[in-house]
Amino acid sequence: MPELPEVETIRRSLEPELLGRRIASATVHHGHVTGGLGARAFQAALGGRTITRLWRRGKYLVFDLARNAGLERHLICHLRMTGRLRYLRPGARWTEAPRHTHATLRLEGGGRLIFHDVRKFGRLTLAAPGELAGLLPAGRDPVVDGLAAADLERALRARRGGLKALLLRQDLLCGLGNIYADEALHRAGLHPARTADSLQAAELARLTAGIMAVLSEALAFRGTTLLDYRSGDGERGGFAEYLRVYGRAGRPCRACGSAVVAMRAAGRTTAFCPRCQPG
DNA sequence: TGATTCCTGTCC
DNA sequence: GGACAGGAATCA
Repeated sequence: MPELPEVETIRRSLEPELLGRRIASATVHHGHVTGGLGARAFQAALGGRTITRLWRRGKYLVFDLARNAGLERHLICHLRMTGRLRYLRPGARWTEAPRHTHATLRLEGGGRLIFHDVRKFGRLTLAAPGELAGLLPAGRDPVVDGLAAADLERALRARRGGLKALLLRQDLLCGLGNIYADEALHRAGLHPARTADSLQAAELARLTAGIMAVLSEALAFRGTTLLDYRSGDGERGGFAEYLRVYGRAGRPCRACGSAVVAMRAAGRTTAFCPRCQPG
């Protein structure tokens, strides 16, 4: 499941290949990924445009596309659970099943950008500059914007519900998903069901530090590959073996050795250590 | 605020 | 052969 570190790793792997390149043609093989926009409209909107910038907000990737002067558009990509973006250099083979390959951008001078998604939850969206803000998450991105304890305090202030549910809300903070929310709470020593208004200043500081630490470490290892995730050049992430609680229910906590426990929070499986993260 | 929906591969 | 995985939109 690509979360902030995975999407940022994809961005970094694609940027040197795509920046300044012009799209020769765009093909949509399965229309549901473009949210109803037909293959013809997609091709018309993208063909001949130059990729001028590739940036990220939360789990969203945004391609800035220019054609002539001032006629800018944006291609917004969300990979959801199993989506992949892969750049293939000229002549490189794509061996994945065609039924899961949903869109292809061919670049002038050769090379292809492929959108692949087994589960078909991922989306490619076209937007005009004025529409962008409404399509991207409103919350603070810890890596792009930075995150201080005061920022987290503002984001969580007066919010009801448990910390796990709050950390998953992209309108408060964007980029955390199930893996890194669990890992950040473990690093902070906070139970997933603790409420925001119960946090002492020191706990808020620990949570801030936990979020920043797990994101930067995961980024340094180019993300977490459990099953599906690959970067834009097809590489696996290396952070999975450093996860402390996520996916480790019943196994020993990496910090204290107690058995990791699974619970349900905000409709998601949530792993925590009952000793490191007391209720 | 919580349940439901979208999807398909994987695992028991 | 059925439960489960889950991000975010949608709805009760």
